[in-house]
Amino acid sequence: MPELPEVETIARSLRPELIGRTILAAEVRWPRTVASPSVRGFKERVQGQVIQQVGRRAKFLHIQLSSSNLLIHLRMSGDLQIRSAQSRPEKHDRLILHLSAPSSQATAPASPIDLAFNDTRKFGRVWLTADIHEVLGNLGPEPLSRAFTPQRFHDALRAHRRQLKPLLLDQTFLAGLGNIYTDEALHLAKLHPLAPTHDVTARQAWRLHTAIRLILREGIRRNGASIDWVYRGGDFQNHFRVYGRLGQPCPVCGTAIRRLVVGQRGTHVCPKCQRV
DNA sequence: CACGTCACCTGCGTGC
DNA sequence: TGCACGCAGGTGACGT
Repeated sequence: MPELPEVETIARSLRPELIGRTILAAEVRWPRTVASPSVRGFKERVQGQVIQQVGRRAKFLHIQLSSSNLLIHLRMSGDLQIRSAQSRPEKHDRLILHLSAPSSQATAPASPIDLAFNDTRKFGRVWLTADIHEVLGNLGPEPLSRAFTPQRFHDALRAHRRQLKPLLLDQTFLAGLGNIYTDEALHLAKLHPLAPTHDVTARQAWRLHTAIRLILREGIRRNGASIDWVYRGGDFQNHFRVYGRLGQPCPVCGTAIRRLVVGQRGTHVCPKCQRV
């Protein structure tokens, strides 16, 4: 499920539930889920730490602990779920953190809970690190931050000779866009996913900059998109302009949406609104 | 540096 | 019903 708006939605919903709780134990049910350190080191070092803050950087969930950081990437099918303590693990639970009742000043219910990392396809990963830079260091700018300006965006686009969509998906270029929100933003900006980045004009860059931020904010406002069997309660999927709408009318001009493949990813465009 | 291909995984929808 | 196939919100390691 997870692009920036979905991860942001999850971070916001987990924050009041998790802050102030102590990690009593980690139950690793699929060892490769733990990217670093070793499973053994992870279990030892995570135990006893108190959750201080829950945030997001790009598509990473950032759980700040008393003396380290837990970074979680949900990849394609990951999800984080609050369970009642010691409930039976579900089929695709890859990691379960057993948490204490929160400290007295916290607002969440005063009973222990489990935090389950459920991930059908097993692509998701977690890291435990004192220095988040080790994991997040190569990420590009956060698209909703003040540092991401139209001018810098235009300069950065022109510094590459690539197709537009693959560059937007490159997390070292811009951090947080995925397949859905990229297609949506390109359509809103009336730009073709295969357009060469080197030729993007200042005006087009400004349009795309605005479109990216608008689409991401709308995604967050709608609590993300919920597709297929992974449901999180968001409803942005009901407002897609092009994504997954092959053959259906473009919301702007009515032309049938087409599907092409760009960089191995299914890509949706309006052939009339978006020209190369 | 840019781009293509494959790998990592499971499950769902489609068509025969 | 069974089975093959294509598809899926992500990323990283290769090779050319």
